Amino acid sequence: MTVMETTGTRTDTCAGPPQQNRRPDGEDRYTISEVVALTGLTAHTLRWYERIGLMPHIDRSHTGQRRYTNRDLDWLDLVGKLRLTGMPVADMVRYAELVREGDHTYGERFELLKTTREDVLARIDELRGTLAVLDRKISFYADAGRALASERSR
Amino acid sequence: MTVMETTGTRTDTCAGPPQQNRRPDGEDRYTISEVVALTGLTAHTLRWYERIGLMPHIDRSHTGQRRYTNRDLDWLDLVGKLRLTGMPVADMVRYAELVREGDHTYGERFELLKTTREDVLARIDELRGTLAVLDRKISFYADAGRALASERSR
DNA sequence: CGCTTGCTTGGAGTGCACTCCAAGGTTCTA
DNA sequence: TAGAACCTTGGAGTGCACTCCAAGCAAGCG
Repeated sequence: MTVMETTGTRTDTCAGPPQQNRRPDGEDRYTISEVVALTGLTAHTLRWYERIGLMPHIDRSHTGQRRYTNRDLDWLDLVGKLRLTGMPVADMVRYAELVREGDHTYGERFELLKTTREDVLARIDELRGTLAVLDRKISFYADAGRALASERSR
Repeated sequence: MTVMETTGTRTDTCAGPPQQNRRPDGEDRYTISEVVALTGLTAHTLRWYERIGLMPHIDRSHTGQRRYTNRDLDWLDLVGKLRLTGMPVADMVRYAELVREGDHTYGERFELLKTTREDVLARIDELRGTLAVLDRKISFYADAGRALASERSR
Protein backbone atom coordinates (compact mmCIF):
# COMPACT_ATOMS: atom_id res chain seq x y z
CA MET A 1 0.00 0.00 0.00
CA THR A 2 1.46 3.29 -1.08
CA VAL A 3 0.86 6.65 0.48
CA MET A 4 -0.88 7.88 -2.67
CA GLU A 5 -3.70 5.41 -2.16
CA THR A 6 -4.81 7.09 1.01
CA THR A 7 -3.90 10.70 0.39
CA GLY A 8 -3.99 13.24 -2.38
CA THR A 9 -1.09 15.59 -2.99
CA ARG A 10 -2.92 18.72 -1.94
CA THR A 11 -4.06 17.54 1.49
CA ASP A 12 -2.78 17.49 4.98
CA THR A 13 -4.88 14.35 5.49
CA CYS A 14 -6.02 12.34 8.50
CA ALA A 15 -8.92 14.58 9.32
CA GLY A 16 -10.17 12.92 12.50
CA PRO A 17 -13.79 12.78 13.62
CA PRO A 18 -16.32 14.28 11.16
CA GLN A 19 -17.49 17.80 11.93
CA GLN A 20 -21.07 18.84 12.56
CA ASN A 21 -23.20 21.22 10.44
CA ARG A 22 -21.42 20.35 7.25
CA ARG A 23 -22.80 19.51 3.86
CA PRO A 24 -21.87 16.18 2.23
CA ASP A 25 -18.76 16.15 0.05
CA GLY A 26 -19.64 17.16 -3.50
CA GLU A 27 -22.13 19.77 -2.29
CA ASP A 28 -19.58 21.50 -0.11
CA ARG A 29 -19.38 25.08 -1.37
CA TYR A 30 -19.67 27.45 1.58
CA THR A 31 -19.76 31.25 1.38
CA ILE A 32 -17.45 33.19 3.62
CA SER A 33 -20.30 34.01 6.00
CA GLU A 34 -21.15 30.33 6.34
CA VAL A 35 -17.54 29.65 7.25
CA VAL A 36 -17.71 32.48 9.77
CA ALA A 37 -20.69 30.72 11.37
CA LEU A 38 -18.95 27.33 11.34
CA THR A 39 -15.55 28.42 12.63
CA GLY A 40 -16.14 31.45 14.81
CA LEU A 41 -13.47 33.36 12.87
CA THR A 42 -14.38 36.70 11.29
CA ALA A 43 -14.55 37.20 7.52
CA HIS A 44 -11.70 39.68 7.92
CA THR A 45 -9.56 37.01 9.53
CA LEU A 46 -10.41 34.43 6.88
CA ARG A 47 -9.33 36.81 4.10
CA TRP A 48 -6.26 37.77 6.06
CA TYR A 49 -5.29 34.08 6.51
CA GLU A 50 -5.50 33.73 2.75
CA ARG A 51 -3.38 36.81 2.09
CA ILE A 52 -0.57 35.66 4.35
CA GLY A 53 -0.50 32.18 2.83
CA LEU A 54 -2.08 30.31 5.71
CA MET A 55 -4.84 28.95 3.47
CA PRO A 56 -4.63 26.93 0.26
CA HIS A 57 -6.15 28.55 -2.83
CA ILE A 58 -9.83 28.93 -2.16
CA ASP A 59 -12.30 28.18 -4.96
CA ARG A 60 -14.21 31.11 -6.40
CA SER A 61 -17.72 31.39 -7.84
CA HIS A 62 -18.04 32.54 -11.47
CA THR A 63 -18.18 36.12 -10.16
CA GLY A 64 -15.13 35.80 -7.95
CA GLN A 65 -16.67 35.18 -4.55
CA ARG A 66 -15.01 32.66 -2.25
CA ARG A 67 -16.48 29.18 -1.99
CA TYR A 68 -14.95 27.09 0.78
CA THR A 69 -14.96 23.28 0.79
CA ASN A 70 -15.10 20.69 3.58
CA ARG A 71 -11.38 20.29 3.08
CA ASP A 72 -10.87 23.99 3.77
CA LEU A 73 -12.93 23.63 6.95
CA ASP A 74 -10.76 20.71 8.06
CA TRP A 75 -7.71 22.88 7.53
CA LEU A 76 -9.25 25.71 9.54
CA ASP A 77 -9.98 23.25 12.35
CA LEU A 78 -6.32 22.29 12.45
CA VAL A 79 -5.26 25.93 12.35
CA GLY A 80 -7.59 26.61 15.25
CA LYS A 81 -6.01 23.82 17.27
CA LEU A 82 -2.50 25.01 16.50
CA ARG A 83 -3.51 28.55 17.39
CA LEU A 84 -4.60 27.28 20.82
CA THR A 85 -1.09 26.02 21.42
CA GLY A 86 0.23 29.54 21.00
CA MET A 87 2.07 28.61 17.81
CA PRO A 88 2.93 31.81 15.94
CA VAL A 89 1.01 32.35 12.73
CA ALA A 90 4.31 32.48 10.85
CA ASP A 91 5.02 28.86 11.87
CA MET A 92 1.59 27.80 10.72
CA VAL A 93 2.27 29.50 7.39
CA ARG A 94 5.48 27.46 7.18
CA TYR A 95 3.48 24.28 7.74
CA ALA A 96 0.98 25.36 5.08
CA GLU A 97 3.86 25.88 2.65
CA LEU A 98 5.14 22.37 3.36
CA VAL A 99 1.68 20.98 2.62
CA ARG A 100 1.57 22.91 -0.67
CA GLU A 101 5.00 21.64 -1.66
CA GLY A 102 3.77 18.05 -1.70
CA ASP A 103 4.58 14.64 -0.27
CA HIS A 104 8.33 15.07 -0.20
CA THR A 105 7.94 17.38 2.80
CA TYR A 106 6.42 14.67 5.02
CA GLY A 107 9.61 14.43 7.06
CA GLU A 108 9.76 18.13 7.77
CA ARG A 109 6.07 18.24 8.67
CA PHE A 110 6.63 15.32 11.02
CA GLU A 111 9.46 17.17 12.77
CA LEU A 112 7.45 20.35 13.03
CA LEU A 113 4.51 18.53 14.58
CA LYS A 114 6.75 16.68 17.02
CA THR A 115 8.32 19.96 18.14
CA THR A 116 4.88 21.45 18.56
CA ARG A 117 3.83 18.42 20.57
CA GLU A 118 6.74 18.93 22.94
CA ASP A 119 5.82 22.60 23.27
CA VAL A 120 2.26 21.66 24.18
CA LEU A 121 3.44 19.19 26.80
CA ALA A 122 5.73 21.82 28.30
CA ARG A 123 2.90 24.32 28.28
CA ILE A 124 0.59 21.89 30.08
CA ASP A 125 3.29 21.40 32.69
CA GLU A 126 3.69 25.13 33.17
CA LEU A 127 -0.04 25.45 33.62
CA ARG A 128 -0.05 22.66 36.18
CA GLY A 129 2.62 24.55 38.11
CA THR A 130 0.51 27.67 37.99
CA LEU A 131 -2.50 25.68 39.11
CA ALA A 132 -0.57 24.55 42.19
CA VAL A 133 0.23 28.17 43.06
CA LEU A 134 -3.37 29.22 42.51
CA ASP A 135 -4.68 26.39 44.67
CA ARG A 136 -2.31 27.38 47.47
CA LYS A 137 -3.48 30.99 47.31
CA ILE A 138 -7.11 30.04 46.99
CA SER A 139 -7.01 27.88 50.08
CA PHE A 140 -5.22 30.70 51.89
CA TYR A 141 -8.00 33.12 51.04
CA ALA A 142 -10.63 30.53 51.92
CA ASP A 143 -9.05 30.15 55.37
CA ALA A 144 -8.69 33.91 55.73
CA GLY A 145 -12.34 34.34 54.82
CA ARG A 146 -13.39 31.83 57.48
CA ALA A 147 -11.15 33.53 60.06
CA LEU A 148 -12.65 36.92 59.29
CA ALA A 149 -16.17 35.45 59.47
CA SER A 150 -15.56 33.88 62.89
CA GLU A 151 -14.05 37.17 64.01
CA ARG A 152 -17.22 39.02 63.05
CA SER A 153 -19.45 36.46 64.77
CA ARG A 154 -17.58 36.66 68.07
CA MET B 1 -6.39 33.08 65.43
CA THR B 2 -6.96 36.24 63.44
CA VAL B 3 -5.86 36.96 59.92
CA MET B 4 -3.61 39.77 61.09
CA GLU B 5 -1.42 37.34 63.00
CA THR B 6 -0.36 35.62 59.85
CA THR B 7 -0.41 38.42 57.31
CA GLY B 8 0.54 42.06 57.00
CA THR B 9 -1.71 44.53 55.27
CA ARG B 10 0.58 45.21 52.33
CA THR B 11 1.17 41.63 51.25
CA ASP B 12 -0.44 39.09 49.06
CA THR B 13 0.99 36.45 51.40
CA CYS B 14 1.41 32.69 51.29
CA ALA B 15 4.61 32.76 49.32
CA GLY B 16 5.15 29.05 48.80
CA PRO B 17 8.55 27.36 48.59
CA PRO B 18 11.55 29.68 49.14
CA GLN B 19 13.30 30.89 46.00
CA GLN B 20 16.92 30.32 45.11
CA ASN B 21 19.67 32.96 44.74
CA ARG B 22 18.09 35.35 47.17
CA ARG B 23 19.61 37.26 50.03
CA PRO B 24 18.20 36.77 53.51
CA ASP B 25 15.39 39.09 54.60
CA GLY B 26 16.79 42.30 56.05
CA GLU B 27 19.60 42.40 53.47
CA ASP B 28 17.23 42.18 50.53
CA ARG B 29 17.85 45.29 48.48
CA TYR B 30 18.30 44.29 44.83
CA THR B 31 19.16 46.64 41.97
CA ILE B 32 17.06 46.45 38.86
CA SER B 33 19.74 44.48 37.03
CA GLU B 34 19.83 41.90 39.81
CA VAL B 35 16.08 41.51 39.45
CA VAL B 36 16.56 41.13 35.71
CA ALA B 37 18.97 38.27 36.40
CA LEU B 38 16.62 36.66 38.93
CA THR B 39 13.37 36.93 36.99
CA GLY B 40 14.31 36.89 33.32
CA LEU B 41 12.28 40.04 32.74
CA THR B 42 13.96 43.06 31.17
CA ALA B 43 14.60 46.29 33.07
CA HIS B 44 12.25 47.99 30.61
CA THR B 45 9.49 45.58 31.52
CA LEU B 46 10.08 46.00 35.25
CA ARG B 47 9.79 49.79 34.96
CA TRP B 48 6.74 49.40 32.73
CA TYR B 49 5.06 47.07 35.26
CA GLU B 50 5.56 49.80 37.84
CA ARG B 51 4.16 52.54 35.62
CA ILE B 52 0.97 50.63 34.89
CA GLY B 53 0.38 49.82 38.56
CA LEU B 54 1.26 46.13 38.42
CA MET B 55 3.93 46.58 41.12
CA PRO B 56 3.65 47.95 44.62
CA HIS B 57 5.74 51.03 45.37
CA ILE B 58 9.36 50.00 45.01
CA ASP B 59 11.89 51.32 47.54
CA ARG B 60 14.45 53.79 46.27
CA SER B 61 18.06 54.43 47.26
CA HIS B 62 18.89 57.93 48.57
CA THR B 63 19.62 58.92 44.95
CA GLY B 64 16.40 57.55 43.57
CA GLN B 65 17.47 54.22 42.14
CA ARG B 66 15.14 51.26 42.61
CA ARG B 67 15.87 48.75 45.36
CA TYR B 68 13.72 45.63 45.16
CA THR B 69 12.99 43.39 48.17
CA ASN B 70 12.35 39.65 48.53
CA ARG B 71 8.69 40.53 48.80
CA ASP B 72 8.83 42.25 45.42
CA LEU B 73 10.46 39.14 43.96
CA ASP B 74 7.67 36.99 45.40
CA TRP B 75 5.17 39.26 43.73
CA LEU B 76 7.02 39.03 40.41
CA ASP B 77 6.99 35.23 40.71
CA LEU B 78 3.21 35.32 41.06
CA VAL B 79 2.88 37.73 38.16
CA GLY B 80 5.02 35.39 36.08
CA LYS B 81 2.73 32.47 36.89
CA LEU B 82 -0.38 34.45 36.09
CA ARG B 83 1.19 35.62 32.86
CA LEU B 84 1.69 31.98 31.87
CA THR B 85 -2.04 31.44 32.17
CA GLY B 86 -2.61 34.09 29.52
CA MET B 87 -4.29 36.41 32.01
CA PRO B 88 -4.34 39.94 30.54
CA VAL B 89 -2.03 42.40 32.25
CA ALA B 90 -5.05 44.60 32.98
CA ASP B 91 -6.54 41.81 35.15
CA MET B 92 -3.28 41.43 37.02
CA VAL B 93 -3.30 45.17 37.63
CA ARG B 94 -6.79 44.78 39.05
CA TYR B 95 -5.53 42.09 41.41
CA ALA B 96 -2.60 44.33 42.42
CA GLU B 97 -5.08 47.11 43.21
CA LEU B 98 -7.06 44.75 45.42
CA VAL B 99 -3.91 43.84 47.31
CA ARG B 100 -3.09 47.54 47.79
CA GLU B 101 -6.59 48.24 49.06
CA GLY B 102 -6.11 45.96 52.05
CA ASP B 103 -7.69 42.99 53.80
CA HIS B 104 -11.27 43.92 53.04
CA THR B 105 -10.73 42.80 49.44
CA TYR B 106 -9.99 39.18 50.36
CA GLY B 107 -13.35 38.06 49.03
CA GLU B 108 -12.85 39.67 45.68
CA ARG B 109 -9.31 38.30 45.38
CA PHE B 110 -10.65 34.86 46.20
CA GLU B 111 -13.22 35.11 43.41
CA LEU B 112 -10.67 36.39 40.93
CA LEU B 113 -8.29 33.53 41.69
CA LYS B 114 -11.07 30.96 41.46
CA THR B 115 -12.10 32.29 38.06
CA THR B 116 -8.48 32.18 36.95
CA ARG B 117 -8.22 28.63 38.21
CA GLU B 118 -11.21 27.62 36.09
CA ASP B 119 -9.62 29.32 33.08
CA VAL B 120 -6.42 27.39 33.61
CA LEU B 121 -8.29 24.09 33.85
CA ALA B 122 -10.17 24.90 30.65
CA ARG B 123 -6.91 25.84 28.95
CA ILE B 124 -5.30 22.54 29.99
CA ASP B 125 -8.28 20.71 28.53
CA GLU B 126 -8.00 22.60 25.26
CA LEU B 127 -4.34 21.73 25.07
CA ARG B 128 -5.10 18.08 25.72
CA GLY B 129 -7.55 18.18 22.80
CA THR B 130 -4.88 19.70 20.62
CA LEU B 131 -2.41 17.08 21.79
CA ALA B 132 -4.80 14.37 20.62
CA VAL B 133 -4.99 15.96 17.17
CA LEU B 134 -1.21 16.31 17.01
CA ASP B 135 -0.69 12.71 18.05
CA ARG B 136 -3.08 11.55 15.35
CA LYS B 137 -1.23 13.55 12.71
CA ILE B 138 2.18 12.55 14.00
CA SER B 139 1.37 8.87 13.79
CA PHE B 140 -0.02 9.44 10.31
CA TYR B 141 3.24 10.98 9.17
CA ALA B 142 5.24 8.28 10.93
CA ASP B 143 3.28 5.62 8.97
CA ALA B 144 3.59 7.61 5.76
CA GLY B 145 7.34 7.88 6.30
CA ARG B 146 7.62 4.12 6.75
CA ALA B 147 5.49 3.53 3.65
CA LEU B 148 7.68 5.82 1.55
CA ALA B 149 10.81 4.14 2.91
CA SER B 150 9.59 0.65 2.01
CA GLU B 151 8.58 2.00 -1.40
CA ARG B 152 12.10 3.25 -2.03
CA SER B 153 13.64 -0.04 -0.90
CA ARG B 154 11.53 -2.10 -3.26
C1' DC C 1 -36.82 46.82 -11.18
C1' DG C 2 -35.47 48.29 -6.86
C1' DC C 3 -33.95 47.15 -2.34
C1' DT C 4 -31.38 44.97 1.11
C1' DT C 5 -27.87 42.17 2.39
C1' DG C 6 -23.55 40.11 1.27
C1' DC C 7 -18.96 39.91 -0.88
C1' DT C 8 -14.74 42.10 -3.09
C1' DT C 9 -10.17 44.74 -2.66
C1' DG C 10 -5.89 47.27 -0.78
C1' DG C 11 -4.56 49.72 2.71
C1' DA C 12 -4.97 51.86 7.14
C1' DG C 13 -6.00 51.35 12.13
C1' DT C 14 -6.22 48.90 16.80
C1' DG C 15 -4.86 46.77 21.18
C1' DC C 16 -1.67 44.34 23.66
C1' DA C 17 2.69 43.71 25.72
C1' DC C 18 6.46 45.05 25.55
C1' DT C 19 10.96 47.45 23.70
C1' DC C 20 13.87 51.08 22.76
C1' DC C 21 15.83 55.86 22.79
C1' DA C 22 18.21 60.11 24.22
C1' DA C 23 20.18 62.68 27.57
C1' DG C 24 21.81 62.84 31.73
C1' DG C 25 22.90 61.39 36.77
C1' DT C 26 25.14 57.29 39.83
C1' DT C 27 28.13 53.55 41.37
C1' DC C 28 31.98 50.67 41.12
C1' DT C 29 36.85 49.34 40.04
C1' DA C 30 41.72 50.51 39.16
C1' DT D 1 39.87 60.56 40.15
C1' DA D 2 39.07 58.68 35.71
C1' DG D 3 36.46 55.65 33.11
C1' DA D 4 33.28 51.94 32.50
C1' DA D 5 29.11 50.18 33.60
C1' DC D 6 24.72 51.05 35.48
C1' DC D 7 20.53 53.69 36.51
C1' DT D 8 16.88 57.47 35.67
C1' DT D 9 12.84 59.59 32.89
C1' DG D 10 8.95 60.42 29.37
C1' DG D 11 7.78 59.37 25.22
C1' DA D 12 8.16 57.05 20.89
C1' DG D 13 8.58 52.64 18.34
C1' DT D 14 7.86 47.51 17.43
C1' DG D 15 5.69 43.08 16.32
C1' DC D 16 1.89 40.32 16.39
C1' DA D 17 -2.70 39.16 15.22
C1' DC D 18 -6.10 40.80 13.91
C1' DT D 19 -9.84 44.54 12.69
C1' DC D 20 -11.86 47.97 10.14
C1' DC D 21 -12.84 51.12 6.19
C1' DA D 22 -14.44 52.91 1.69
C1' DA D 23 -16.05 52.17 -2.67
C1' DG D 24 -18.02 49.25 -5.56
C1' DC D 25 -19.88 44.73 -7.49
C1' DA D 26 -23.11 40.44 -6.57
C1' DA D 27 -27.18 37.81 -4.98
C1' DG D 28 -31.79 36.99 -3.60
C1' DC D 29 -36.63 38.63 -2.99
C1' DG D 30 -41.35 41.01 -3.84
